[in-house]
Amino acid sequence: MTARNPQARRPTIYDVAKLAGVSPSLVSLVLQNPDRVSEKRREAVRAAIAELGYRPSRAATTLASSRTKSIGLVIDDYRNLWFVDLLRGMESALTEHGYHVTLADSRPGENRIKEAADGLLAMHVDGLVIAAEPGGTVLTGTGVPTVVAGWRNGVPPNVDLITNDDDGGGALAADHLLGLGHTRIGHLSGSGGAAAHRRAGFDGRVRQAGAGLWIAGEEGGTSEEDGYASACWLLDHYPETTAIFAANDTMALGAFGAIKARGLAVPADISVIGYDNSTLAKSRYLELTSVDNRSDLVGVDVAKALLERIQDPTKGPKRELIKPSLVVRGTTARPSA
Amino acid sequence: MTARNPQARRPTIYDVAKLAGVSPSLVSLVLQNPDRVSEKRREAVRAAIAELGYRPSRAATTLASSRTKSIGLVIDDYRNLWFVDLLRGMESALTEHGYHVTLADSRPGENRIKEAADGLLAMHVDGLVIAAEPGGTVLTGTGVPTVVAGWRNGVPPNVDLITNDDDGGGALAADHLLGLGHTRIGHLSGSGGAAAHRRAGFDGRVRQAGAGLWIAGEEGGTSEEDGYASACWLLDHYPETTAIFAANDTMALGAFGAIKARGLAVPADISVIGYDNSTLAKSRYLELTSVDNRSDLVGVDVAKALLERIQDPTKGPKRELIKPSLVVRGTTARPSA
DNA sequence: GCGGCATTTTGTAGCGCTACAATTTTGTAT
DNA sequence: ATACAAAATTGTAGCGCTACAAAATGCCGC
Repeated sequence: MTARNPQARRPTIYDVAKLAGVSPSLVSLVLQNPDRVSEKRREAVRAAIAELGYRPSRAATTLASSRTKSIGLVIDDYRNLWFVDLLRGMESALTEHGYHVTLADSRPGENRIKEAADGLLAMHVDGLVIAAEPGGTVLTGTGVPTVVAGWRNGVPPNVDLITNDDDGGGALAADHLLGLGHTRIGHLSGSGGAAAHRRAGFDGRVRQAGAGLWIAGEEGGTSEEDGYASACWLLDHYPETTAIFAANDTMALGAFGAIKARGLAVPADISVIGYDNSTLAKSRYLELTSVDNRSDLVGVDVAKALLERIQDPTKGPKRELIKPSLVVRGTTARPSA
Repeated sequence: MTARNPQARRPTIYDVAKLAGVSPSLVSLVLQNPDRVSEKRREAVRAAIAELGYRPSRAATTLASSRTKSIGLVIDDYRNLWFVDLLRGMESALTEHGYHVTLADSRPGENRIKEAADGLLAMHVDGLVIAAEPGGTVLTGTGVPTVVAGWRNGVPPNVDLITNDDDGGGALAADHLLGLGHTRIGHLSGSGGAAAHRRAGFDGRVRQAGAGLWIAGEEGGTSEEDGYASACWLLDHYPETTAIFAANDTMALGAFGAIKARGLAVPADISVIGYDNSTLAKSRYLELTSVDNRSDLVGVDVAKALLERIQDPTKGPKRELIKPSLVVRGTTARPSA
């Protein structure tokens, strides 16, 4: 690539064609289907492209072909890292079909999810994935195949929905603690939809086993601070508790704080299990046992659903629950008493 | 907005014009400069837009106007959360000028930073921000104003560079520990460019004060595991150490692990100070004293530099260092001995 | 009522690319 | 050598929008 004047107009397909001594159509063909072009011209065109530093204009391509081979992903907040697994899962299934993913966040706290989706639709994405609480109107009249990932509230029945099985995850956590022999168990919940399912799944199994269960923070948030407060309440009101299931890893960290403040040890005095299998859980200092909701698998299935819908937009809606798995680390053990 | 057949062709500006009884030009004008249109027509056009659920095609707009009012941001890895502060800083300065930011990650481990930048350039971004180690060629011939944020290696002298002052941050950490009275200090370093500056700044101050300094992991990585290993080495070889400065918060977490394993307490036996002021540091369980590199301010200045360059592409290159600040929490205290 | 000016509205000509039919070149069997 | 099919290449006509000049309309005072 030769150095060029940064002021210069960016080269077009015509510039390339002229330099390579072929027609613009041929250049276009080299770009999208090199096998249909004789080797001689193909190399001439490629040389010209390199020489000029030519980059096809996506805007023009989009306009002319009315496909972008791109999928829009609307997420809630970049700091909720589960979207990274979702994204990688999607990419792993989409790349081989030539699609790529464009991200937009909903400006947390501003409820800009509709704006985010509109922005992506304005870019002519061929499909849309909503990985945030969809506020109803977002899902109507998008004009492209749309899938909701990881949330289940406010999703109209005609939209594809691929979600983590939070009930199953709660049950998984319960089975683990019950299997270790715990009979007096606390749960740090939260008020969100996912939290409700985790709670329900957990609750069901624990009661079925006849063990004691105390639930804290059912109306509260899901931050570390919330986890701390709920754990304090729990430990002060039910000091006989030997195990705590937190609705997410961050809340589990809050529980650690409350436990430490009371001079107790994990897991010797209290077992703790979290949810999300986040970086936090993987930390060698914390070694938190946690439920992994397998968002990577959600991503793969989201991609599949989207590709199916792109091929056949009349397909009926798809509903799927991805089974979570349990990752046992160092914060759960048999009760000491 | 009326329900529409999802199969239907998306409405164009012509459809809106026909429904509103005006020319396409007028519709375009309403979209970009409503004040120049009489109220009567403006409302007619808006009603037609709502009626049809019309959404302007960004591709067509881009092609016709050759501006996108969008800035591309290439980041290294979505999991390096400092980019979120950078992004928010950029947005705060760009929104009022009508610009928005499009993200692309470099597929960590695959060195796809050039591909990421190319993708953004293909979308006709009006400016480009590289917030990842720029491998030389990325920065040549982009054809649009380009700024490097947060990295300083491999940046040609003619490119804008806005970076955290890691030397200053290291000095800040040193002053804090020295001020508390520590005289036997360890540092967990790493091999990256930022780590080297943090080390240099720290080292300079500590030696100047005549205190003892041991540096570990100068050739190693910057993960929690690396921090753990380096801290183990440090504590075993120099048990007289009373304070540790980790090159980032994650490594500080590793140090916690090593300290705990030796039955020591933070900050009673050992003070620990991290770098980045990440979520980890803010955790109420960890309460890690940390240097905040103020990436939000980097973002603001990146945006300013970009806007200046967009207005006047001939401007000389800009170099800036953003001063970090210290956030004192619970892991640093006077030495006990 | 009309000139003269400001305001509002419209027609035309692309932006850079691709789809597709039409054309040219090449290869193969007779 | 010739006919014919297959492969390679090209010309034309948009995709949906905006810039800009030109035209139409509204508004003012006298």
